[in-house]
Order: sequence, then structure tokens, then C-alpha cells
Amino acid sequence: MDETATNGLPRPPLEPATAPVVPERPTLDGLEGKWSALWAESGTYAFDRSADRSRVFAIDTPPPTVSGELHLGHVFSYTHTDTVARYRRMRGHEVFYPMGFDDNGLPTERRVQNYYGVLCDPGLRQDPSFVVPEKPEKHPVAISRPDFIDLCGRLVAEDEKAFEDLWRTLGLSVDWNHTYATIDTGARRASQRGFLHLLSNGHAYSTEAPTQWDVDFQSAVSQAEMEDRELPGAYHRLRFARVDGNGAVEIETTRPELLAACVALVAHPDDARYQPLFGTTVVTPLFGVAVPVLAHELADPEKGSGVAMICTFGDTTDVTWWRELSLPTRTIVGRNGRLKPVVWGDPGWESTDRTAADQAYGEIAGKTVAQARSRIVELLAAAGLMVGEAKPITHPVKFYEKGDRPLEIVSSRQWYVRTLPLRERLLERGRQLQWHPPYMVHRYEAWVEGLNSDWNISRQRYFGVPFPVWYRLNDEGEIDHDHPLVADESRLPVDPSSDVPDGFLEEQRGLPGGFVGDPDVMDTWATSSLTPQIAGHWADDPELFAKVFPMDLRPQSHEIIRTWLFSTVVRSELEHGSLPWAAAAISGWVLAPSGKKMSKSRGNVVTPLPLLQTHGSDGVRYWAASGRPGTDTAVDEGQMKVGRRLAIKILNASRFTLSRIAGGELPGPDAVVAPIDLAMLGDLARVVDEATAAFEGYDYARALERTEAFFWSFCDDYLELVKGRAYEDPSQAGPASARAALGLALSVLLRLLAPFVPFVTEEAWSWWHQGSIHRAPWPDVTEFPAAIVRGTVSGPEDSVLSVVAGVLGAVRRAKTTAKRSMRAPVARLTVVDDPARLALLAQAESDLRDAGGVIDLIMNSGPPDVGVELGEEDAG
RNA sequence: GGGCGCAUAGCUCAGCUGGUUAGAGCGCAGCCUUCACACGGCUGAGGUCGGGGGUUCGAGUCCCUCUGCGCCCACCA
Repeated sequence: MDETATNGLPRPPLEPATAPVVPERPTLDGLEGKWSALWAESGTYAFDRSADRSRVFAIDTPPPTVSGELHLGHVFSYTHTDTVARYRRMRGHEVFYPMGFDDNGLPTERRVQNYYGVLCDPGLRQDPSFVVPEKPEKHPVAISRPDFIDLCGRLVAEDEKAFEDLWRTLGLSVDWNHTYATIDTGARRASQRGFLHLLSNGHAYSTEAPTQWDVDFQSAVSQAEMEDRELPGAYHRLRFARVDGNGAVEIETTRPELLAACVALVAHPDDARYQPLFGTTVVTPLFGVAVPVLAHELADPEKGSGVAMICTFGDTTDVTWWRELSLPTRTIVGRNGRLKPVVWGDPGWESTDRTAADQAYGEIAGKTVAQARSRIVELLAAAGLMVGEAKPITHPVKFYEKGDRPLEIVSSRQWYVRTLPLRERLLERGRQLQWHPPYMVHRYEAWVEGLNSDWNISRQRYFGVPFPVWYRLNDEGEIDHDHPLVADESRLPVDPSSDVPDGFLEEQRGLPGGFVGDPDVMDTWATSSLTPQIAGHWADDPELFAKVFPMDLRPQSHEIIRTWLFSTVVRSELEHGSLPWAAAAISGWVLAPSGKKMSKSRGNVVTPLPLLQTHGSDGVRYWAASGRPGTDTAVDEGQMKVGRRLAIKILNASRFTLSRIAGGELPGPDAVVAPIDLAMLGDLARVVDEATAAFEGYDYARALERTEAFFWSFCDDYLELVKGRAYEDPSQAGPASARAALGLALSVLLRLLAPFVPFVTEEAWSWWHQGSIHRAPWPDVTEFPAAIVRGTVSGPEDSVLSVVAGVLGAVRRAKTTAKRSMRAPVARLTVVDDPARLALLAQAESDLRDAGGVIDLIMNSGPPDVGVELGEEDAG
């Protein structure tokens, strides 16, 4: 049975059917528990690493964030991937389908702090006597980073168990021998190894630079983690006096509190109004700092008065101006979001009126940005330095996507990956990737083209992967950032807060002439950008990694194209010089039943477990698989009910079909000779072709739609038409044809449906087969009767089946109109049609008589019409 | 401001390279109960495809334009 399928891979063997053993009353109840346990026990989805590389289909499964619960969106998109995985497995691929858990990062860190009542102090040494607090203390206990990470690990282990249970209930065909967590040893090793390679190849660097900073989280934030929010603000018009005494320059600003950080004014070089001012000097109001008036193209003559004040740093434009115009640094906003103390008169803080400056600044020092803003406006107004009233506006302000207060730009030391020089190569890689749906490539391209800074990968947090580097301290105790001491790869993973660099002793930590560890951890994307390497055991199992990388498929949602997909492409390009996968399948979002996006703040998040219990896993999967690739889909319990009904129908139709073919040997495909049987199988063969083509393009929804439509017509019409004939003497050609066709159709249909409704198809399959349907071969045209293989069966337009089904429909309509039972006999059926169609009808005349209860059948040539005369029902 | 996507029966959506009277499911209405399935079956009534223009023998299906919705990006003066 080891045939080669059209994709060049050996087909899995199709076990011959066994004598059917069908339960009296089939039920969906308990199928999830029964089959998920059996699949686990028999390793149905275990990856065979001895498989040839060409057979491997590897999936870069998205690791869900473990903080909190899985929601229906997860069920939705993971089902999509699972249908593809199951299809690939049946087509002869050895599917590498791991599962990860994203437990690295801020959300986990916050939960641990609250759950255990602890705070991480990276300055502390690991305490060997540390015990897990039973209850959170009133005041948080400070603990070392290794102990903190240990607690994080404990907490997420519980979540991960719950996740795995849900995934098994849903029927994901994941290989549970291949799991990882983004904070586990393997992930830390891979992250640190990847980082060291970036460092040694010159792709990573650290520098002190203006950094987007969340003042609450006290951490840097990368471009990808930022979002705009519309916030009310106001334009304040301020007057800067010219030092030559020739009047004043008026500027407009939404951030008057940064006046003390002003380092220049700027206008567009072509702006005639300000050209005479370029090169002159003005003085800041209140603080009396002399600043130049400069020209730069980014200044917009249309905005405000056409002149902007450049502060260090109000926004990213300020950073650009500061860099390109080589301006001095005069920062006043601290990392805590409050205004830092400043001594006017010190170098860099020269003022024409030191006393006034001190007095004004004293009013705002120590205040938050928002508080300082109101106060400074009062001071300006009181001093008559504001022109007119503030003009309220609404404008976009940058936030950390998880943050509550606007980002500030502070100066700090960070690690960066050089992505800006890669733009062209990354665009090329984007074009090489197969996108499903194809238009999703635009999101990637827009992002790459819009990159305006290198990728900041360091975060000032604790629960994350530490940078595997230390720094020497000179004799004055100053840190030498330019010559990091790196860990040897064989030692990874290391934690520089507790591990010691080679050649040093723990006693030298923090002392002049000694060393300090890098205090930061990596951005969560710096780790998750390596999911193919982590899942494939790049750092510790090169043989496995060679089998699975580059992977075949990255499934993910569209909103993280700019983060996860992008960063994975970057890392793969820099580490391996290749794409990380051949294709990316982008799923849409699940919307609340109202059609709105689900979010915790809206309180419309739908949890999956009750739905799985109510509609069954197959029912929920059916709903999920009906959602087109890349399309946002609303939660629809109606669709789940339909899915459940389909599952029940599969059980009953299988049972019924098996009752017809039971008893005696099932004839092979070439026993199918009756025209109507061949017509049905011809239709089915086309469905196989369509479903296969759809799956090849990752269009699982289309595959399901075609298969399901056929299945219902199979039940409604074909089964009704042949159920009588199939019961007749099996040694006769007619009954043998029906039985062979029924057996083949059921086998093919169950296999076509298996990726979508794995539980019910496995159940029905088990009634007449050994082994799992999920390791059976995907249906193939070679299984069909030779007549169909050669394509001699006509299309659905004029098939025996379609003509007969049409007449059967007319008979049913007549019975319904007459309010009679479907079992009512038809005394006389008169079919008028053209001779060709009548000839087709004649080929299935006895099946039609059986199914319709037809006594007399008259066929006349003429304009199409069906006349039905109902008879009296037998008393008996 | 730029880009992408979507607008087809009451609802959720199919309709692939343009071709006979536009499809499905849900919902709705009616009918049929024990011989696969009431966790059911059968039948039916509902759209002229967001508006306008164009190409074509022919357009829901291609082009232009307008409108509405959603998303992504953009230098917050």
C-alpha cells in the first residue's frame, strides 16, 4: 500500500476495513476524553525525528502568553493551524508541531509580585535559605533575581498545565513531547547564544542614547511596543525675547513644562518669515537660557507659528533635531517621570538670570510632568510671557501599549540590534515569504519601510533573559561599558547577577578593579524572535534542528506582524542568512458576538471552556474552521451548533452506511458499475481535488465548505436513493456496486472531515478500522474506480445523480404541499424532460422508485415538468 | 496625511481566472414522528449584489469615483 502521492511523499498506509462494530446509539458524549487519552497513549502525533528531512513539515507554533486565561481567539487561530497540521500528516508529512508558552516578561512579573508579595532587587545575592512565602506579606519582600525567576517559574507551571488541558480537549494534534517556555533553560540558552553571536558579529551594540521610557514600568520600550492614543492637549503660545533687542519670537508648544529643557528654536529653511532670524539667539522665558534659532526641513511652516522649540526631549522629532543639528543635552525629566533637580549656573545650565531661573524651576522641580505643566503655565501667565489663551486640541501621544502614562524620552544605556542597515534585505525576505492571505505582506513592508531606529532589545526589568555580559570596574569604580566581558557559550545560560565572569571572584563584584553584571534583561521579543531556534533545539540538539529548520509554517495573527514576525525574520537573517519559514499564515481576530473587538476593558471576552462543553470540541472547531484565513470572525454559537449537528450527522450516517455494507466482504472500487454510484463518486472525486487544492493554499475554510456541502447532499439524496438496493443480494452487481460505493464514499468523507472534526471522525473510523484516522492517508484519486480516475464520468450538470435528485426533490415537495408523510406512496409519477435527461433518469429508475415510494413511473419528452399523484397509504 | 482590507438575503458569510433564472448556513414559516438520525428530516418565503460612472455581446466578479466601516503606519511643536 506504499503508494506515492502527488506531492512526492509516500502515502501513509490505508488499513483495510474490518467488520463493522457499531454501537447501538452513537453519541458525542465523552469522545474528547476518550480519544485525547488514546492519542496520548499511542503517540499518534509524536514527531518521528528519524524521518527524512524532505518529509518534515515544521510549524513555528505561537506560544500563548500564560498570564491569565486562554480566550476564544486562541481556540480560533490554533484550530486553523491544527487543521493544516492534520492535513499535512495525512498527506505523508512527518509533522513537527511543538507547543510553547510565553511566560517571559512583564505580565508574569506583575502577577508574581502580587501573588507572592515579593519584589525583585537585582542587587541582592541569591539567598540559599529563601523559602516561598505562603501568603503575601503586607509589605513586599525584596528577593534576588534568581529567586524571583524561580517564583515566576512556579506560578507559570500551573498556568501551563491548564493550557495543555484545554489544548488537549480542543484536540490540537500537538506533539506534547516538544514543549518549551520562553523563560526555560533552553530558551535562555538560545537567547543568550543568539545575543552573543549578534555581539561578536557586530550586529548588536550598546550605547547611551535618548530612549522611549515608560515612567511607571521604569523601563525602555521599543518602537514596536508603542502605540498612539488621542489625548487632549493645548497649544501655548510663548514669547522668546531676541538678545539683539529686536522684539521677540513666538512659538507654540503643547509641552510648556519642557521649557527649561529647550536647546534651540527651529523653522523651515524656506520659511521667509524666519529666514532673517536664522543664526540669531533668543532667550527662553522664565529661565533666561540663550538658545539659537536654526533651520531644518522637518519644521512645518503650517504648524503653530511655524517655529518650534526643541527640547531634550519632548518627542522623536526633538531627538532627530538634536542629533542632526548637534545640539547640547539638557534633560529635566527623570526616569520616574518627575522633574529632576537642576542647579542653574552649572555648566550646561547657564542662565542670564540665575536667581529667576532657580525661583521658577523651584516651582516645578520634583513634580510630575502633568503637575509641572499646569504650574509652569501659571508662572508664564503671571509673568505675561504667554500670548493669548491656551488653545485646546486633541493630538496623538505615544504610549507603551501596556502603559497608563505617556512615554517620556530619557537618556539611558541600552542594547540595540542594527536593523536600519538591513531594511533592503528584510524587504527582499518579505517578498520571498509566502503570505496567506497574500495582502498581509503590505503590513510587513510598511513596517520595515517605516523603521526609524535600531531595535532596542534591553529592558530594565527582572523576569526575563539576562544579558550574558559583565563589565569591568576601573580603579575609580567606574563601569567600562565599551569592553563587555562575555560568558563562554558552554556556560549558558548565565545570570550575571549571581554568576561570575571567568577570571574573577564573587568577592570582586561591585568593587573598584572588579566587575558588575549587566543589570538588564532582554526584551520579550528578543527571545520570542527565536522560537524556531528554541523549539528546534538549536543550541543543544543540532541534529534535530537541521531536520526542522527552516520551518514550513508560521501561523500568527496580523497585529504582531511588526513585532513577532518581523523580529523572527531579522534574527534568522542575521544568524542563518535565510528565512525562518517558507510560509506565514495570518489569522484574523475573534470579535465579540456584537462584532466589536474583544478586550478585557470592554468586558466582552469569551472564555472557551463553557463553549467546548456545550457544543463539543468538534462543534467549536467547526465554527473556528469556518473563519476565512486572515478574516476577523465574530463569535457565533449558532455556527457551533451547526458544527455539533454535523458531528452527530457523521455518527448517524456512518452507522447507517455501515449497516448497509456489513455482512460479507466489501467489494473493491471496480465493483462500482451503476451509473448513479459512479456519478456520486465522480462528484466526490472533484471534492477531493478541491479540498486538496484549498489545503495546499492554507484555505482550510474552503476545504471544509466543499466537503460539508457534499456530505449533506450525500446523506439527503444518495443515501436515500441507494439504501434499498444496498440491502439486496450482495452477489448481484447492483447491490455490490452500491455497497462498494458506500464504503468508499464513507471512508473518503471521514478522512476529508478528519482535520476539522477529529473526535467524531476518529470514533466513526474506529468502528471499522484499526489504527487512527489521523494517520490514515489523505484521500486520493487513485482510490476511486478506474472510470473516474480516467475522468470519464460527466460533470455534475447532467449526472444521473443530479437528475434523479431533482425529481426526488419534486416528489418531496408534492408530499410536503399535500401535508403528507415522506413515506406516502406515489401512485403515478410523470416526468417530462428532454430525452437525454430522461435517459439518465432511466439509469436509476429503480433507486428512484425505492426512495420515492413510486408505483407507476411515466416518462415523456417535452418541456421539463414533474407530475406527482399521491396514493393512499397502506393500512399495514 | 499614507497604506491595506471590507461593504452580497433579517444575521454570519461563499461566490476562485467576468457567462444560463445570485448560493449556503442561521433565523423565520409550514409540513413530517417510532424501519440511521427529534442532539432529527423535508419544503418554502426572503437579496439585483453600498451610491454613481465606465469597459464588454455580457459584471456581484474588471477599471474609475464617491460614501460608510475596520485595521496598520506616520515627526506628539
